[in-house]
Amino acid sequence: MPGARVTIKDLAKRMNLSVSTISRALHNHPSIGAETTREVWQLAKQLGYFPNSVASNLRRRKTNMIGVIVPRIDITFHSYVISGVEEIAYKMGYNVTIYQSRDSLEREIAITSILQTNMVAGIIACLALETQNCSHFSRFNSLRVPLVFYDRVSNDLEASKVIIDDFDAASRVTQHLIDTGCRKIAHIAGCQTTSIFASRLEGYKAALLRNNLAFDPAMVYCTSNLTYEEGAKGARKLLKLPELPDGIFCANDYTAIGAIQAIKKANLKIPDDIAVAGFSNYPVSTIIEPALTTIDDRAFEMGKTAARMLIRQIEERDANIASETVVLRTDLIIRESTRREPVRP
Amino acid sequence: MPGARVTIKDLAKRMNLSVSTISRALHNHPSIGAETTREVWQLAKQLGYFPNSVASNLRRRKTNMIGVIVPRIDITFHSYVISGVEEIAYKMGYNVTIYQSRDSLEREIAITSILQTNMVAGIIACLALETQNCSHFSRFNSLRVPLVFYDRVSNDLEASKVIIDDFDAASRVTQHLIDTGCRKIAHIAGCQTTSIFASRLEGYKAALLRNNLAFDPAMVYCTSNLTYEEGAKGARKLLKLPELPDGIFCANDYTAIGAIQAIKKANLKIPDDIAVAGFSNYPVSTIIEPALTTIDDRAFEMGKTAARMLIRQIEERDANIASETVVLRTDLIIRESTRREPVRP
DNA sequence: TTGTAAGCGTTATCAC
DNA sequence: GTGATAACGCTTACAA
Repeated sequence: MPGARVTIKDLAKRMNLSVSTISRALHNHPSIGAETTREVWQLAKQLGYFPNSVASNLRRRKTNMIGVIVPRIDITFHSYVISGVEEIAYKMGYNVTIYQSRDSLEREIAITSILQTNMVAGIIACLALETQNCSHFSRFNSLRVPLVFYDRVSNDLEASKVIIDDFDAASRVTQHLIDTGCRKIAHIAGCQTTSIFASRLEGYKAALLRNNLAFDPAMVYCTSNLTYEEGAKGARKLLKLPELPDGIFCANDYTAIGAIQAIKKANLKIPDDIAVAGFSNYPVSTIIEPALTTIDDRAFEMGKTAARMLIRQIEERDANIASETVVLRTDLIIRESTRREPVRP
Repeated sequence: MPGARVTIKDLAKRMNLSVSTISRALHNHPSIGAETTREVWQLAKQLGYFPNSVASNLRRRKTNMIGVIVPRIDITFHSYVISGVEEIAYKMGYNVTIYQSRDSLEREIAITSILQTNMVAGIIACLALETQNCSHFSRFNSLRVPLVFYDRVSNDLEASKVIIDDFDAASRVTQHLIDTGCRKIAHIAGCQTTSIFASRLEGYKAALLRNNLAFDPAMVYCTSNLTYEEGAKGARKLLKLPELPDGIFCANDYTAIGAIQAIKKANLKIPDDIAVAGFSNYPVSTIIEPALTTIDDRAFEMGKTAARMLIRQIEERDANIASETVVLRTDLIIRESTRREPVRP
């Protein structure tokens, strides 16, 4: 950065003081006279002095930057998490710098290098879909840079986590479908190498079994790409089964909406012919008709929690806090897409 | 950042070479012997050396960081712009750090300080709604940090801009409504102190006048908050007018969707009773029923263009490029919400 | 209460 | 080809 930058040296010269006095005054160090401090601040303002945090970071060997790695920012869930992180971070005097892995392992690895190289104080991350192995994060353990995973977390690495109980949430949604009379419930599932999506499938299965309903693998459509298009594709495939499902639990809201559109196109009624439920409570879930029953996964809260945990670890690093895992409670949001007369067979 | 960080000093000691040799080798400087260079790289890898970019930035007095200020990342438009910026930036060896102003002037000012303090190489920004006066950006002129505004730009500051022709786009949408037979066209407008929204209103007006249709101020609902809720509220208000509109042009897709929902709730048919058009071509515009006619504002392209302009300015700083303005072409996307029989009176 | 001086990890300018 | 050394702007023992 070129241009005439004002430094503490300049202030020192102008005031016939040493740079250390200036530095201390600018930090309101108690040992510096109130008068001096005031004058230093005044001159600093007058000359347009701005601290150079690059220099300060180098000297202190730490930054106040929190690096956040999200798969994609254009997914509502993650943008809410980010807002939650920022809410806490700014309040605590940290800056937040956001990186998108775009669900690519290669980019995720590149980002970890960038973060290391930039000496971030701590990291909050949600793993890319492609990521199976987290060894590229392990460096932060030896560098003693605190790390908090959220949502899509790693089990092969000592690190803190903030998650929801996907198994429980999925099982509650499925139970809700059963309670409204569904007996042949299908599932549009996410990438099964990712634990949250595997748990959602398991939760669905568990609810079926608990209610003495058979689990039929043909009723599960798996995709690694939880988009509108894949939701529609999955629904079309399920509609071709010899016996139609009367309910579909989708692993997220995007696929649920795609499914709803496909089902409507097939001239079936929702929820009467087929009830549909999603997962995440995105704003679009109230735009689609019928409005979508879903799970609120507390994205904002997740971001706030992750930030609080991380900052505590940064600031009490010496205390050597053992990594901790927080599981957030979720809410079932019931809307028109499953609202039908409870039927008892 | 504590922990045992390996530095070039360590490498130098281990190899009985000077730090300057190591530094040069790591940059593949031609003056260093091929053999030495190879060995240095090998040892670096072996010891897990990572460059400390904070130190390097301080010494070189520049970073390769591009700061992006967006109002909110959870607005689709901005997340697409960011993706466009990243696409180009990473290719050119720059990192991107994202900040949200949340449309608050206060936060925007704070962010400019953070960016200055962190010595970013350049800045891409979309002004907060609250921002009328851009003096907090002027510091970057004297610091010679290049600045590119996109979408919501400032006219009271010498800086590059990448925008769309809002006037033209709005006038084309309105013309399209007229072509499908609308004669009483209303407008749900954005914050009129923001130039893009003022231009959209003007474009709408111009199209009316061009077609000898009267402009009726009662047909314009203004809001500074282009949300679903405000769109619905605006539509409800318009539906109370003595003479109903037969078309509504909304300043963005969110308000258009809110309007569609309100109109449907009032048991009016879209597009037959009232045609509705939006602006931005968000993914939701294909989810709503009927699907929304809108303007594609080329968000991704805008991000790419902004990044290209910025990087050119960073790298050819000495050339002292005059600030430039790029206007991107937009596309009218016609969908069901306006697809009705062309009527000629 | 203030000053001196060393050093953070790197790069750039000389010199050899 | 390689080395010595200063400097980037700031913080912090230690001295005074």
